[in-house]
Amino acid sequence: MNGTGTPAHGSTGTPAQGTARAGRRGRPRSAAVDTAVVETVLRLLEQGVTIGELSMERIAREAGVGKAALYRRWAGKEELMLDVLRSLDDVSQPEPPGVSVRDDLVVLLEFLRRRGLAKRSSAVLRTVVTQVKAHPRLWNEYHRTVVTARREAVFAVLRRGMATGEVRSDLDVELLAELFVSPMLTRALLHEWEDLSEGLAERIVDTVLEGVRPRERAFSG
Amino acid sequence: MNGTGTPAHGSTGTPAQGTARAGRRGRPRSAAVDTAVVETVLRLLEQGVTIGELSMERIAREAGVGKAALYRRWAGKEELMLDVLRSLDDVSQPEPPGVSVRDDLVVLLEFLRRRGLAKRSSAVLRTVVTQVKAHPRLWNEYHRTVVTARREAVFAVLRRGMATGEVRSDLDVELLAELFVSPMLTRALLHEWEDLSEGLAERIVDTVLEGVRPRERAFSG
DNA sequence: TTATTTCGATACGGACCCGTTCCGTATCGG
DNA sequence: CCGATACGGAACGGGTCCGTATCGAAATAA
Repeated sequence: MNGTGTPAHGSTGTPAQGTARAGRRGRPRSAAVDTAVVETVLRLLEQGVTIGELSMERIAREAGVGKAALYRRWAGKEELMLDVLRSLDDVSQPEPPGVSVRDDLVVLLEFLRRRGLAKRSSAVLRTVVTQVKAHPRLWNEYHRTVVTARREAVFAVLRRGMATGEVRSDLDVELLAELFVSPMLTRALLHEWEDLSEGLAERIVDTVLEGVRPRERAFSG
Repeated sequence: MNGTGTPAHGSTGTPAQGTARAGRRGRPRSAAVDTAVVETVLRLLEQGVTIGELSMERIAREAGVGKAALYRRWAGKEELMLDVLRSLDDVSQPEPPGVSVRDDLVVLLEFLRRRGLAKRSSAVLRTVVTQVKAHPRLWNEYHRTVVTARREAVFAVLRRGMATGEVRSDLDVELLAELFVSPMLTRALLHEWEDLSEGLAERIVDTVLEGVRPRERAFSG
């Protein structure tokens, strides 16, 4: 039925390994096609194009690629978008140094801040995350792959802080994590016009740690 | 040029006042059409339909309404969506009682929590906000109309708290507001699987006020 | 060389959509 | 009653998209 014989859509699993696989007979797939397509989709999303406005036809056109080359690799738009999403996660979260909970949290939040500012990520993250959230299947995949790992890192830091007494241990870890993370997320994803200014991570962490109610001249040492 | 003479698209300005305007000559517009259309769009969005998948044709079909009736009221999908958005804002935010900053913040956050749980709002808010965020023009309008007012209410409470000494006055009001609001927003909009459990507003407000670092036996009176 | 697979390009039929226009009917003001 | 405007329904021409197929050329393995 399928003219290509064994389809072998590269989508699920390895993210676009289109280049020649061992013992393949004919002309190998061009890696340039894979990158051109992914880059094009990212560029379009950066420019504010909606996923709904993205068609396989348009992607092929703007990438300078034949439609056949697309369908040879991905079964449809959804499969393609999944690979595009995965291509955003190559930059890994920094390992928190582990000296103090305060500094570790700053490191993790600073990563989010810089990510929200990064040339490639800024618009893409805003747009892609927004767009992807609108498509349950894509969002589930993104969350399962990326978000969960980040949350776990924060949990670990907080649990360590509870053990060392740097953090109150009478609170729910998940809620605690959100107190630190969500202000940064909100600015990065929801309030695009607000600035992710220098030192924001420190201010958030310190304020949440210290509390908003005035302290009655408490010594911290 | 336009067959309808003076078009008078009701969209911008009054949100769907389609019923008869004074001194109109012919058959008045049916209010049933307006409500049927808006309700249908909300229902579809609740069911997870993307804005991109919403066509005027489909809206008319599912609402049991002629396309002409749509184009008689709205110039296009965007204008229609704006009116749908406006229809979500009829439920107004409660006025904070003004006894204590802590209780006022709880009231405001509790409103967000209940809104996130409400039968009609839950899926609609999640879906609509997500969808609308993906369309800059719609998002700007929504933000200008709704979000700003809510933020100002929080600002007012916090400024009052700074004056009465209930809140540290050495902090940026906007950042402060986000420390309280964004955890609730994150749960309501981003983490749909998490629960907006009873007492969440109180826990957020109290924890942010008190701080996450263990207090050294501080008296609060 | 030969068989195979890829490439970009182009075309196809079928589906859906857009915004407009026209029906026949219903409902209002004058 | 009559002119005007509304209604739902159906059709229009023009467009985009989908997924598949076919083309000649290029690139590889056997």
